[in-house]
Amino acid sequence: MSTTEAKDTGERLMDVAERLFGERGVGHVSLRDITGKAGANVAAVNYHFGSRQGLVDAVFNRRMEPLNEERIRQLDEALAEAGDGPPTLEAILRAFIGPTFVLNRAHPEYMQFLARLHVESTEVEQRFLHAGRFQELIAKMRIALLAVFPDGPVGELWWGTNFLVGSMIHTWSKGLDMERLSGGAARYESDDHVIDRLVRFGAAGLRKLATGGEARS
Amino acid sequence: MSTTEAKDTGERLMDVAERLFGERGVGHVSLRDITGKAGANVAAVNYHFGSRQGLVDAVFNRRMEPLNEERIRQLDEALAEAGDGPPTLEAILRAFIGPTFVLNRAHPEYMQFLARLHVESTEVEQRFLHAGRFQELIAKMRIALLAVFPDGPVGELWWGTNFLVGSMIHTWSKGLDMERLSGGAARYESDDHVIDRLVRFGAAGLRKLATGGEARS
DNA sequence: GTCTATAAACGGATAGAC
DNA sequence: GTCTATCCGTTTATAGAC
Repeated sequence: MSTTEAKDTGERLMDVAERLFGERGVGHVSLRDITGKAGANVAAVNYHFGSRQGLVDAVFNRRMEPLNEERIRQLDEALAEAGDGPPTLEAILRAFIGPTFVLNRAHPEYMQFLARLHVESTEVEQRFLHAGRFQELIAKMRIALLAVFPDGPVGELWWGTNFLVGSMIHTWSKGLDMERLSGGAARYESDDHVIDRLVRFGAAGLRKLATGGEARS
Repeated sequence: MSTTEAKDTGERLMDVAERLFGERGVGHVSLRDITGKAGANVAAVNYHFGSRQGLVDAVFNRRMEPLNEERIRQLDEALAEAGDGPPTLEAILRAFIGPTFVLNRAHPEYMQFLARLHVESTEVEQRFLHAGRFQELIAKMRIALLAVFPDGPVGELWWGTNFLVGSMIHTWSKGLDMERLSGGAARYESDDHVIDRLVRFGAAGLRKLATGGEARS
């Protein structure tokens, strides 16, 4: 891995595929695009991954499980630090959101790929939910949130968490462009700043939903 | 329109295309899929819309301008009701969010189509931003938000608004499935309830960002 | 493991009859 | 306006030489 040797073909194919999938959307990239830019042959995809879908799965899986492991680890840490009491809501959300933006710094193409994959095809939703220790992460999140809001209506926590997931995914795909889109007003200063903003935004929103304040028109 | 006559072919093509685009994603539907289910011929698309892209544009435009007109109307109403003072933040967000969910009740396929279109292709972002009176809506939103937060840092308002946009789009595409995804915990009781939740969630988050509270880890 | 060549299917678009 | 028939480029996948 850390030698000076060139990456093997399978690795190069995943690298290029990840980048193109993120840039154009999974459905808008052909195997010829990928193999061409990877300096490999069209047949290489089938040799290494069996099919086009096999390559998509490989690109997805390569980083998903390590990502969720880190999120689970940070969640456990927050729960442990809190001792017998509940952790802070901010610590929970930071464990859930933070690692995705750390990964975004190293591999922004992957997070864009995830954002596209999430919306592009319906069947993929199930892959999201059952691969890469996702169920474990969800279960731990549920426990942590119920510790913070013991009487919180579970349905409201679900809605709030999903609103936050939407904000997070949208930021994966548009965040790096926000400065241009806002005409310079919204700076992407650092991953930490974006994480801070999302955590504060989401925590305030969740508290509002969980404590049942009414909307004013 | 309200006669008992059958819709003409162009209308039927748009109806079917809207549904399939929403269900599968714009890139995963062929003209043969569309014309087959619409009971029309392959050549009909080219006759009525010039090309596949022409059909996509037509589906997009058919509902976008009326939607944004209603949002602008409600925003103007909120500003007028407030008189000399600022409108409430909740009224602003409700004008921005509400009409999309009213449209969602009548044509959920269209909002799913919008959510997919928004992520699927990069060039489409520009269409979003310049079609259907979108610039006018953005400008009015900006004025309204600055009335509420006269000293609010503009960058923070941008970030917060985009977080809310992410929540809204995610809810367009997943909201109706939320009950199943949450195992029954999160009910989609009515559009008004979802709008209320989004408005409260977003308003609390925006206030937090605008007033500069720090995140706690 | 990597290549060339090719199969087999599908895509959007159009010409021309009706 | 709507149909049939067809063109032609592109796609994934595979067979078989090296």
